[in-house]
Amino acid sequence: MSKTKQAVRTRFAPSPTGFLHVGAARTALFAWLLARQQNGSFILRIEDTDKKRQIEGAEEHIIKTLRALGLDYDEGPDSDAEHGPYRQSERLDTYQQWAQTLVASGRAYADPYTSEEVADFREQAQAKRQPFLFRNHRPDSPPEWDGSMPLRFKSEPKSYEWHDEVMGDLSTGPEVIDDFVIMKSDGFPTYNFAHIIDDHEMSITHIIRGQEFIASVPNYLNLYEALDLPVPVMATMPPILGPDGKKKLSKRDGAKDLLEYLDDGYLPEALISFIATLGWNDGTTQEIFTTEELIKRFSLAGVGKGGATFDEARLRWVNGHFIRNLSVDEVYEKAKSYLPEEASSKDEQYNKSVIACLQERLKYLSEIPELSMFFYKDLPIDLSLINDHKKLKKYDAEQLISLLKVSRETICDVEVFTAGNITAALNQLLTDTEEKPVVLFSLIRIAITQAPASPALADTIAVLGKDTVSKRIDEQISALKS
RNA sequence: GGCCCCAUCGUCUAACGGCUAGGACGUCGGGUUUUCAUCCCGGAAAUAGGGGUUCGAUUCCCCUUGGGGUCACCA
Repeated sequence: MSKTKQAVRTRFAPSPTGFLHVGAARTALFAWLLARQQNGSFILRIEDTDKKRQIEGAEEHIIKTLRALGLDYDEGPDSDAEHGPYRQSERLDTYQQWAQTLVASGRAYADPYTSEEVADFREQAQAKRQPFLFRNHRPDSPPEWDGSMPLRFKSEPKSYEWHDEVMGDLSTGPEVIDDFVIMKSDGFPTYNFAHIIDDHEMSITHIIRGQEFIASVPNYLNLYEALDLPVPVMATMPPILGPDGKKKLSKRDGAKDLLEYLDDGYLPEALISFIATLGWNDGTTQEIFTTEELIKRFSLAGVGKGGATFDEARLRWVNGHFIRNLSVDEVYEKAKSYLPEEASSKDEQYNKSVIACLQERLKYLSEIPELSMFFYKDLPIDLSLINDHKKLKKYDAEQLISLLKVSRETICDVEVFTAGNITAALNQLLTDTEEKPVVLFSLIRIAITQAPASPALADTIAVLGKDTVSKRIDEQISALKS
């Protein structure tokens, strides 16, 4: 008799209090990977039980980010699947019912104290350098709960040992178990209560979350028992640290909105690969993974226990790698919206050639305007490019002018204007003039771009075209004359 | 402070007691007909410290140190 294996159901449950940064995105990604790998379901649940902290538009922003990353969810606030609603603020009746069950069984009681009184208790404990435990102040005969005061879980302190798919076997003593608030006086449940009810009602099988919750797990276990509910598989993610490698990554010290990276032209697949390898690896030396590979190879056991520092330089490398692996047409599709305004006056063929020249040197797409400017307009002549050049500065103006003149003629004489033919002509010019490439090519490159850096010379010339090249060389000659 | 968790190059990590601790990013040096980039070659760079266990510890145990989390009517 083999029981049918329960379908894997994972969830990502953000509170709508802001944007998604890499830490949250990684939690979402791992939950998503697990669901996709097991042919399970990935659920998005909005934990909006704290109206004070809520930020307007945050839910839409989070959804937009998940979509942009390709982390599609099977059930969520904008779907009406059987386990909904998927916004906690729309599930208050459910929490109310479960809370009443606990009241009825004597496992929950009204907290009669004012918040000032509780704060006093807490301060007393702190003064004694003791952890604060509400259960030390449990009222003898609590009033009947009418919803106007917080409802607390009546815990049964005991030791726990449990297994965490990432952290391994964990254990705690009874001293960490306490009577935590399950329903707030505003009628909303706390996270601590709501998520347990929801995970159960939504048939969640695997809970993947950040380590800030690990200390609360024993209390959750105590509540699961009181409710007589099965405990889902739990996996705790190690923290992602800020650039200093100390503090947890937070919005304050540089954690950026994932959407910003996307807007800057970091490719979703690159972001996914980078985020996945921040803490996870499959035991091989592979550095870059396609999303398909991740779905195949991911496992919670491969997630490390230690915190990882977010390294933007590495992200740039990963992204550049993904950009270089694209075909010219693919890069063009992704990159064309980043082209400078002036590109609209050029045809698609031209713009595509520009992107092709840039492809191997792009780290992210929003670098395009800066790197492509000279393809679209004449930059002002900058004589310092010649005067400060380690070789060219040894030549006088007349020598440079005559070199530029023969160069222009040679280039203009090329019949079929392709990079290959241009290269051949330039090579011939090299032997004719008996100049070193560093002199001749640098000179031409500076004349036609006026930029400190540019793609390969023949490619650049081919894209710019005979007229522009000829005109710009003439302008350089005039500038050298004066 | 109590409790819990974590600890390999600057960074991401490999090595589930056994080769000179491997790879990658970054960095430094060199090469590819100029520049930037790509690509290739090479260098520097780590097991936090101390005790055990063992023929042998990055790996297992203990202590110390360091870091993180938590102790909310936030999640």
